[in-house]
Amino acid sequence: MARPRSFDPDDVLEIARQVFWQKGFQATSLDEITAASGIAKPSLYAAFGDKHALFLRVLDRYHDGILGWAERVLAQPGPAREAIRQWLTGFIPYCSGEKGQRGCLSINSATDGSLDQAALRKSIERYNRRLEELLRSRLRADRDQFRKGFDPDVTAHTVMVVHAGLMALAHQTPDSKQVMAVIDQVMSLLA
Amino acid sequence: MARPRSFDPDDVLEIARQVFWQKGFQATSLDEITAASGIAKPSLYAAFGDKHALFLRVLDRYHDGILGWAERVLAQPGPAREAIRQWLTGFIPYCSGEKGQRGCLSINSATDGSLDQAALRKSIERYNRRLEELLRSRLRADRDQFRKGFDPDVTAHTVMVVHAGLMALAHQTPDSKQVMAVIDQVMSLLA
DNA sequence: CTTATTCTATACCTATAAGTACAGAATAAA
DNA sequence: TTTATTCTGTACTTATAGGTATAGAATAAG
Repeated sequence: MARPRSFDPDDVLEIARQVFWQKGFQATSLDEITAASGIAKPSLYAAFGDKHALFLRVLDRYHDGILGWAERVLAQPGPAREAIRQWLTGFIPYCSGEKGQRGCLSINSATDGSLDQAALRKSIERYNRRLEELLRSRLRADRDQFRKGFDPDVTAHTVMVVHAGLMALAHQTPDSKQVMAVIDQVMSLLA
Repeated sequence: MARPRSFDPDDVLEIARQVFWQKGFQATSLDEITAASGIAKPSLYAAFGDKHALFLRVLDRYHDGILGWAERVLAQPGPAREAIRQWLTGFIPYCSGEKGQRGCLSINSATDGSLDQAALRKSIERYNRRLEELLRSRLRADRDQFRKGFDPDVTAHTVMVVHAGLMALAHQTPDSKQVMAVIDQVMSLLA
């Protein structure tokens, strides 16, 4: 019974993600998002709220995407080590070569001291917790594939640390072969 | 033959480091630095140049501090593994517990998309290169302590990745015991 | 003591960016 | 077609923050 919205909010979130991912939260102005999306500020505010709320939506959406993909990859049959190796290698395009500059939106945000906002911290914590939970349950389920004394909980966290490290060092765009060698070496812990 | 400077530049850099470290480059205003240091803006500009130049000085100073400490720790006699373990555990106060929120100034800066400035990237790259070089040369020197086929170059990079990961995840303030467990597990690669 | 010179502090300028008022456009119901 | 309602776009307000002009303070040389 009134004028309908002229844009798909998800399209705008996708565009906003690209801009935020490239420049970071602080350095991204709403004018850049309006320019990239073609949507004027009042429409953005009506649809998403202020800049923090928009970023939170973008980040949640990003998290959901990675979690969904991780669920699929880690549910694969076969050795747990190969599933986890595949999960880690899936990030190579984002932590080496041309796209490497960007790294991980979540980790970039986590290390941004200016984003000390309760809602954002919570989103990032929840994401990390769920990701680690996926790794841990897979390692626990396949416990008998590993040596005696293998600790799936510590190993899950170690894999999280390695993942975070690769993404944090992504901004130097290391060689993908070097990344692969590190992953191979770490995977030797899963034995 | 004129009025001398009323402050020690190094003191100001130390204070600026604290503020930048806590809030990040973008979110730190020069007014906050003047408030924390008691030095007015014109004096800061005369001594250090603009905000980017000041931050670069702060970051270089931070890098030098860590590199100097790393040189000392990694020059220790005894097993290379123990020297490297000690180096990693030295970061625990900054990646767990109360101070964990801060993480590493260099990594926080590296993941900040808004700091895509040539000079800053160069400083960070040089720092990472020198740090990895310290690890690599120690591992190479003690090569005969390790199994056949041990690769000191890949291992040095793996240690760098783990270090970066611990610091990137610092903002969730994990338990120091969990950090210790990860370090122990990774150290098992140095055998 | 005078003076040249450099530093310091107040106050200001300017640009940018977050957020909004308001008028006009578009649509569904009557 | 009319009308109520919601969306869109221009233009504005306001605050903040980087950077600086300028006047006055402090010091070493003469």
